[in-house]
Amino acid sequence: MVYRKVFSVRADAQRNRDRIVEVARALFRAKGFEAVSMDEVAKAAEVGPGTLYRHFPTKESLYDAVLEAWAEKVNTAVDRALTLDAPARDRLLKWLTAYASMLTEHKGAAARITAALGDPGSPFAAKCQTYLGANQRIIEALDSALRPGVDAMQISRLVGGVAAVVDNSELPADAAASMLAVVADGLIAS
Amino acid sequence: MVYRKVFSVRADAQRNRDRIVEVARALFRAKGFEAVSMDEVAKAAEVGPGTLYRHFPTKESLYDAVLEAWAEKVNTAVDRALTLDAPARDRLLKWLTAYASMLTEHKGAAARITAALGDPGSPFAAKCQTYLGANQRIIEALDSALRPGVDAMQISRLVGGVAAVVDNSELPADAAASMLAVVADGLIAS
DNA sequence: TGCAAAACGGAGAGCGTCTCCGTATAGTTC
DNA sequence: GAACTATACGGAGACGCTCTCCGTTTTGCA
Repeated sequence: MVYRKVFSVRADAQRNRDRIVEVARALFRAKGFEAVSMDEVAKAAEVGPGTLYRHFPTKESLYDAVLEAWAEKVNTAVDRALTLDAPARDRLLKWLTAYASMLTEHKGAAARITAALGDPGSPFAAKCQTYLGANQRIIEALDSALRPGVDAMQISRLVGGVAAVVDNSELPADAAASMLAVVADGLIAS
Repeated sequence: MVYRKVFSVRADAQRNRDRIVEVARALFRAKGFEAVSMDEVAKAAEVGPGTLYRHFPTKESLYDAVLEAWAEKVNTAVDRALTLDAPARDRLLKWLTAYASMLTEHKGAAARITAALGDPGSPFAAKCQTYLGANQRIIEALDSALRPGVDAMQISRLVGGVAAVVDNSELPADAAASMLAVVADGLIAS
């Protein structure tokens, strides 16, 4: 008769969506955001461009989906750094290192996420909140050991900047480490 | 009979080149690198796309020409910072501030130049050498006051990272200043 | 099995960088 | 000034990109 029920999600749609994200993750990780075209993702996932764009209206939104689960790692990284039995400076540095390494895990992510930090309209807004919250926890935990006046946004931007440089220039881990050491020492009250 | 002499530069070519650079500088400064198209520059300079591309084979090379004179300011900025009669930390901070402000003078320049720091094949290679040399002068002048092991590349990248974030997020001067203060303190020996 | 909601996919719009090549012009030689 | 050629001009268009429109196919409840 009349069509009453509204479908939840059609099986083929779910399958395609999953395959797209999976394929896109591999491509983005290997070649970076800009070097991967949407046509390329569509072909690799064996769907038409129209299908790809129905699931993800913009390339940015696809990237966001690729980075989805990955933001969850942040809070566990904070925990690990805070439970460390060491001076404040070392706990801070451990967190900064973990944070930077998560940002550089995907080529192009560091600059994008850091640029989105103050923009609530960005597709990455939710991830930014997670990051800011994590840095806030660090500030509250280390508290008096830190330079007065630092806030979560400042730390996020400083580390984001370092991560973006490391990412762009494809620097080795020790170059990143020495820059983060400078930042960590600068953040500790003198 | 036979044509012997080789022309130096034809007058119309020189005129067009100058007008292109002038127009492009205004456009890049106002809208940033990515937001300006080559067609737009060609139209504003009243030349055809072919002419534009003969003078500047890539968009990057046009950007390089726009930034030409500007790199000369660097050395005078170093001088000014070094002749300051103040503690090492203040002289360093003054230089970092000047450096960052030069990098953010043109939208999009900070990330580009910083990314080119280690790449001799980049169109910006000459400018990078100037920058690295300037930071080297700072290191030699402040010497023992600095954290052991810092080099010019490291400082260039740290400030470049901060400048890129400031540029991307269009942050006010005081946000930049507080980040640079962290970097400066981290660079001073504790 | 019938049927409508939902998803599919390809052609193509619109914009970007950059190229090719026929035409126009500057500047030298007589 | 006229002839002549190295040089510069500029527009049409190749190619690749993101993203859209819409006719066709598939899915799954009745």
